[in-house]
Amino acid sequence: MKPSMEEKKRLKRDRIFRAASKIFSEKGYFETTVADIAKEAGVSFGTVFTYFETKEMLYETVILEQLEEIKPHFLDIQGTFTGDPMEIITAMVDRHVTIFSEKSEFLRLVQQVLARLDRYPALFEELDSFVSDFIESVSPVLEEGQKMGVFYPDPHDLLAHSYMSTLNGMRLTYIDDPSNLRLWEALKIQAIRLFGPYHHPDGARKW
Amino acid sequence: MKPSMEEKKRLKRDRIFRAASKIFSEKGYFETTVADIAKEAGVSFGTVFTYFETKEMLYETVILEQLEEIKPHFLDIQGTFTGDPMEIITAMVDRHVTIFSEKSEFLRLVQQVLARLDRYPALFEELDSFVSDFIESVSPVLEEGQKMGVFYPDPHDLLAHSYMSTLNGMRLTYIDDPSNLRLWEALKIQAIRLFGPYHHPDGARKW
Amino acid sequence: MKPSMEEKKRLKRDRIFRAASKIFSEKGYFETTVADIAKEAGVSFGTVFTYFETKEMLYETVILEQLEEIKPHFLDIQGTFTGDPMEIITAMVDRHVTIFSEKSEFLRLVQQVLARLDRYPALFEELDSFVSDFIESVSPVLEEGQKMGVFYPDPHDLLAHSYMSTLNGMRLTYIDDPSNLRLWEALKIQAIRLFGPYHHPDGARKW
Amino acid sequence: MKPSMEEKKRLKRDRIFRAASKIFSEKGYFETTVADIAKEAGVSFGTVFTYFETKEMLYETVILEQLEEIKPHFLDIQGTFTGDPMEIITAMVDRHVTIFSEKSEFLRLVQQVLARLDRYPALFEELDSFVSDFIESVSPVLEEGQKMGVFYPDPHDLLAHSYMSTLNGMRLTYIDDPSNLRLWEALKIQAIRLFGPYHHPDGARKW
DNA sequence: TATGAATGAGTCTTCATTCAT
DNA sequence: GATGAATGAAGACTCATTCAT
Repeated sequence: MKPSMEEKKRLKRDRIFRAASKIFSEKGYFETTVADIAKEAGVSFGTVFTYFETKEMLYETVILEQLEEIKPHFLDIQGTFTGDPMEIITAMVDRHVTIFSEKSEFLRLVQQVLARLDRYPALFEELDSFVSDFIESVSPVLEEGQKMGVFYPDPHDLLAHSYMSTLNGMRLTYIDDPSNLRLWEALKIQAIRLFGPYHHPDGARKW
Repeated sequence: MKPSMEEKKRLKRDRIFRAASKIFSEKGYFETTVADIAKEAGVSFGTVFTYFETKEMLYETVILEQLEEIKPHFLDIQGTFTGDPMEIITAMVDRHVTIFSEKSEFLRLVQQVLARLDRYPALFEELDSFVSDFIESVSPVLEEGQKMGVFYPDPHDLLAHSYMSTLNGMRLTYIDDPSNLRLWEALKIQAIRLFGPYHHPDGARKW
Repeated sequence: MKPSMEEKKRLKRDRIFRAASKIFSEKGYFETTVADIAKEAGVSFGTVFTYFETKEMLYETVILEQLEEIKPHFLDIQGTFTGDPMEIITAMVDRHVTIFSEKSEFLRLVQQVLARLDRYPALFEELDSFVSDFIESVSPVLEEGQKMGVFYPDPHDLLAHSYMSTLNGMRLTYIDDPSNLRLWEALKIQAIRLFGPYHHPDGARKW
Repeated sequence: MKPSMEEKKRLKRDRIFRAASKIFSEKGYFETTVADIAKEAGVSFGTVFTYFETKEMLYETVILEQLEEIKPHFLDIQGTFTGDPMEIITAMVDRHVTIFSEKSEFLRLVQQVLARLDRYPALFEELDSFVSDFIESVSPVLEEGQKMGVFYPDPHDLLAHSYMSTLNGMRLTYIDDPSNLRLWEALKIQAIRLFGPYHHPDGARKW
């Protein structure tokens, strides 16, 4: 096969992948037909099966590959963010909320999966270990912040879990307008407050 | 119709209703068949259509009626809970988290709907106005707490929205075991912290 | 049973009968539900089965009983109409077309049956012998008219069959407005012309 | 798509089309199942939906396409038949009755539709304008014949309507045996008589 | 006798997947 | 590799009929 052939194949796979992500996130797994995806991708629906064995595998692939993309932002907290613990958490929350506000397509998919975890065991396992890895990654920061007295003295897994809950919940609370900056900014602060009391940088009040 | 007849009808409708709630919450709308529900309810599938016009109407009814049941706990905050603002919010969160931990079936259904809001316009509207009404109901308490300086000085709708986000998110974060008391207790505290800094009642530390 | 009881039963049967005739003629056999008929008759659909064993028997009864009603007008031509042959035929056609223009409900039912003769063997036999009996009844008149030279010299069954065809066809040709008198009058003359040349009573022309 | 492929598709569509025409005409719309048609056509029932969107569209298509086929025989009277007016009408009737005697399958379908015109609005409109167009096409011939005194001096639309009625009625009057030539010949003469007095070519009598 | 709840056979329709071209 | 025709499993829904009340 000529290199250009491989390149062409890669591009076509990508077209199908992106079409699937879009349509699945909009209509959910069951109301999406393979024909829908093929049409969006501009290929015949037979071609979809050339690149992905079944509809179900396509769905899982679409989610898992995008999860890989965002992993670095969650699994190397200390390598990615610097400063004192509150600065690290603030930067982390900022990054995460920004990612989620931009990746609403992916987040919708995650919601769908979370609503049917037993239905997708492979995805469940992946998401579960993702959360575990995140806890492990953020733990040292929490530890230090707790020692310094700027974070609540609760167990790390609880803090991390409720943070993940809140991130997830954000998308659910009817926020589909990524341009609603005021809301997203406010949600960032609310997320930070899960770790420790937080006052607005510009606030006159202190807590 | 004789009273005993009406009573029997009511009971059978209820059997179907509860079967539907169970199966829908477990398998989602599309993977649930009307036959599944009928079997769980112990009736012929034709009977399901005697009580509910279509599968879709059954789904909506199951959600809307249960939403009505929990509404009082959200829409009359001041009539239901007493004390100073922090005491009211604490009691409210306690009640809400308890309800949600017990109504995990219903919450799953809500997750499903939230993941496909455009698919269920009637449900969307209902949930949307539910949230608005809650904000209105909780607003006076927040106002007072903010004056007293125990709550964050953010706009009420933001505080309330992030609270609802967090409640929603809780169910998503893999908590299906209602007996996991430690986790639920911790989540309550996290929820309270969205409104203002909070320390454990038994904590030695003060914030 | 008190006479009033029998009377009441007869009335109720009649209500169902008339409702069935109306709805069947409008929607046809298959798109009519027993519930439709019951609703039109103002009874519960269970009651329909008290008076008629099955939906199919109700359909047949509705047609056969109305066929009996119009039979006298077809089966005793010489006893009913008087005059010379052309006068008899003219009066007969007038009577028949008038009946059909008024009994459009019944005629619709007959069309339905004629379109599916093999489906309703009992009705077929009844209609077939009705036509035979009509031919026999009209035959002496045709005989005499042919001798006098005012009717075409064709076999009686052909003349009679094409007359019946034309009567049937009339309803088919989009005539649902019984008040369209000009049309019905014209169709009468056309029907007479199947037996022999005919000029308008007021026509200046002679044929 | 290769030409052979298109050819194969056309043939298969045709097989389904003819099977549908046969079964629909025999059993009517409602008693015909798509499975019946598929079986008659020798394909899987899923294949029927590859070629026709719904059962209803298949029904309409079957009727409309066959209507198109017979249209030329009705809508270009003067271009198709030659001679004096009576010769034209005689040839036309001969052609029409022959078509109808051979197309009894199609005629049955038309009866079904005429018995439920409101049920099939698209078909109604088509049939209605077909009749109008026929009247327009035959009108000049009637005009000339009337001037010559060989046709009845009635309005063209009445003559044409009763002619159509009679053609329709023919099929209704229990004539399913296309080989019953004597009957069909007789009916042709009856049809001609709707336009003007007519004697058998071989008749000694004159009218 | 009247009612209407219960039943389940029967049908259209959708759509993932296969496979010949 | 790409296409799309063919397949048939699966499911929602209708409705005549039964029968307990």
